[in-house]
Amino acid sequence: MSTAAPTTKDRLLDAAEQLFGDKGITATSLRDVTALANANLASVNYHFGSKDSLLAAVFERRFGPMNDRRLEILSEFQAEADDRQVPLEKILWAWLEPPFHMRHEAGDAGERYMRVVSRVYADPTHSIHELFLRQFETVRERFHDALAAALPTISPYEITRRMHYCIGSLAHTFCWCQQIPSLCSTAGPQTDEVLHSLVAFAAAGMRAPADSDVLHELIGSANATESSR
Amino acid sequence: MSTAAPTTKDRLLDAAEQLFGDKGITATSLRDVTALANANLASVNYHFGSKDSLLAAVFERRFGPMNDRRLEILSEFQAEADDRQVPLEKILWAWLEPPFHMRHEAGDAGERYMRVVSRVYADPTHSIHELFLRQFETVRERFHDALAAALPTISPYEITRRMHYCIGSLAHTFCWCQQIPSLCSTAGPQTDEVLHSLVAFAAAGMRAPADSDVLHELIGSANATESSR
DNA sequence: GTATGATTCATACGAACGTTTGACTTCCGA
DNA sequence: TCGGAAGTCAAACGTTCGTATGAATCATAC
Repeated sequence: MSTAAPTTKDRLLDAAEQLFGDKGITATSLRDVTALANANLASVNYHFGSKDSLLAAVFERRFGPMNDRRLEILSEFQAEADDRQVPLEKILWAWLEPPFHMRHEAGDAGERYMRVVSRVYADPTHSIHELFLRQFETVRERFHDALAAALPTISPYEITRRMHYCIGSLAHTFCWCQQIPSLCSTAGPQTDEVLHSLVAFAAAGMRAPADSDVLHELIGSANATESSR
Repeated sequence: MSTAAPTTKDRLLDAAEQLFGDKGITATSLRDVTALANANLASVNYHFGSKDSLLAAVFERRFGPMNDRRLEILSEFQAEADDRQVPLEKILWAWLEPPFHMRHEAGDAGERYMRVVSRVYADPTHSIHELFLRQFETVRERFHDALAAALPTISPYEITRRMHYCIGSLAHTFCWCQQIPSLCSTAGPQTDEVLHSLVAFAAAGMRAPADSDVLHELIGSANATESSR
């Protein structure tokens, strides 16, 4: 009745995910990984070929399913909206929920995984940087189109920008959720307080007037203040 | 009339800042740094003591002045507002402008520096992580208070959260500005398009209703959609 | 039982790293 | 002019890393 014992390959993936997420990628040696996985040092190169390939495997194990889920939820929302416009909040929900979902589904592993992704995101050194971008491209396009349709007054250029702001907020949340209590999530994904908060923040930010008069007026005074210093 | 030739110590700081920003911190060796600075390998340990101390020196050279500028601008806005409330946009401007200002002031160096900071931010491995938090604490408190005063309907807890969303957006912007054209800034800090965009986005996000009925309604349908899968 | 392919194991290799050393050079005040 | 502090230099040290090797072990099919 119990599940089958995990293979060495799986234990290596789990251990690598945990250590990459906790200690950082370059700071984690293959000896750390194999020690935690109760495996031999050479097993990494046997099963994966290299440390870079191990990182890529850790990355790919959850990235595809997570992005599939994003696209699925968005498709469902678009289907149920029929010809009407999908509300902005729903689009953002479809985008932001899957990372939180995985966090709860896979326990601490999901949270650590998101930290690995965020870290790869921040450091162009890692070889999977390009892999990352390639696999994300489909999701990026689908959501850019959906957001552009929901926000006709915002230029596609500005939407791209704001999507990056959202990505930054998301990545930062997972990078710091261990150390900052207010970013921790205790409940399940559907009732997740942080997810709600993030969707509300992102939706409002996305809807911000493209060319705020208030802002321009303020910048003028800021300029005056600046040059007087 | 010309400026004095930079000392070895300064050249090491410049080279380290450039390489840490371009290649990443752990991926940069002291041999890389000293080669770029036209200095001897041992000079790093002579002037700084260790690689970690070099990183800390790179970090501190600009972090203090940047935060001082933040506090100065905020103080000026508060002074000119007299008893009235400082507009939210101005508070966020005071917070977000100095990083952009430095980017233009110091040329490419400022941009690279911000990438170093963002990277340290994303990786708890680095020894200056705590130094970072300690030096940022004053700024964090001052701006949290200002934002809380400007947003009486948002709880302090939620304001802390949203400040982190803003930090994530900012850090992400600088991490990716080289690779994503829409995040590049070509003009000066006062007319910086990205800065304008970011302030507008952050202000709208900060003002988002704390407990959106729209959102709760949507989550309900999202839940139903979820469980039917 | 035994042969065969898959996996695990202890061990070693070479490279790259941060750091240290001690001699050498430069600079400047007495 | 000289003496000592400050700075620079080439060279090496010890460690750690990713990777490679070849023997040993295991599982499975005949």
